[in-house]
Amino acid sequence: MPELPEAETMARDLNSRVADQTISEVLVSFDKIVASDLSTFAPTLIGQKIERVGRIGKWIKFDLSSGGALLAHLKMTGQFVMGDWPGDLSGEWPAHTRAAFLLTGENSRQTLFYRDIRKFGRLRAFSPDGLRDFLKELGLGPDPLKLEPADFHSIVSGKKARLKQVLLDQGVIAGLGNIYVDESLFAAALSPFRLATTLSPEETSNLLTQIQRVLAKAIELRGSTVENYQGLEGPGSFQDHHLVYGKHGQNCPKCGEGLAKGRVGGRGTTYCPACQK
DNA sequence: CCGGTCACCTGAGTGC
DNA sequence: TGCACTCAGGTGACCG
Repeated sequence: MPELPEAETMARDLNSRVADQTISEVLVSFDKIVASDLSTFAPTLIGQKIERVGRIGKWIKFDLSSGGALLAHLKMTGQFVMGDWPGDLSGEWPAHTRAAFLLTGENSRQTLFYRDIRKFGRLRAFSPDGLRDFLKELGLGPDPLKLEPADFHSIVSGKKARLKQVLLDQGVIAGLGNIYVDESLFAAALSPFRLATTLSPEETSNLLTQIQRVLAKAIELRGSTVENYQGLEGPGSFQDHHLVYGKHGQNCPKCGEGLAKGRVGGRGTTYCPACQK
């Protein structure tokens, strides 16, 4: 899944379902899914109340009463689902579950499952100090929804790389992935192959406007469900509004010419050679 | 510093 | 039906 709109949707869904719940038990059924120290993973979490759930870039962050946090990156196929506690590692687990968290409230008892078909996703548990250090080391760029045009221009035009590559770099801007970059570049009529240094302030300003418009609409529609992504409360529907992503071979919705498929930085890239300059 | 390629995994789709 | 092959929303390591 997950780019910014899908992570935002998942974080909002989680916040309404698990905030104020206490983590009472933790089971891990695929050790590599835990990217922080495995031996301290459960001890760091058990007994903690989840204060709230939010998002940083594509990361989902569960703030804990200790001041630390549980961070989750869903990569390609990670997903949270709610259900009943399986009891132990031999219990009834949803397909592809890699970890489970028993959550208890005053009168409730539910389980948060982390599922991940391809096992690329990662979970990390942090103390307050560990969290601060990790986020610093991660070095994520600013959130595109909070950027001002002048800052966006200086960030982007200072990079000597192709425009799409720059937008995908989480250290430059945090949250955009392949779908939303292709959609935003099409909306802004800019070629993914353009060198970022060649963009004028007018072009970067328009690009930022389009990025923010595309992301806002995608969040409103609970993200794009391609393959298996869905939030806690069901799939998104922004895929019905994709204009270029996954549509190579079809005609450009603006000019009618054929959409082309190329590669930028190893990523499949769909664009209109006629409209995007 | 930069770009390109591969590795990490599983599953779905395609073509023979 | 079966099999081989390609591709997929993301990063991170490695190489030239």
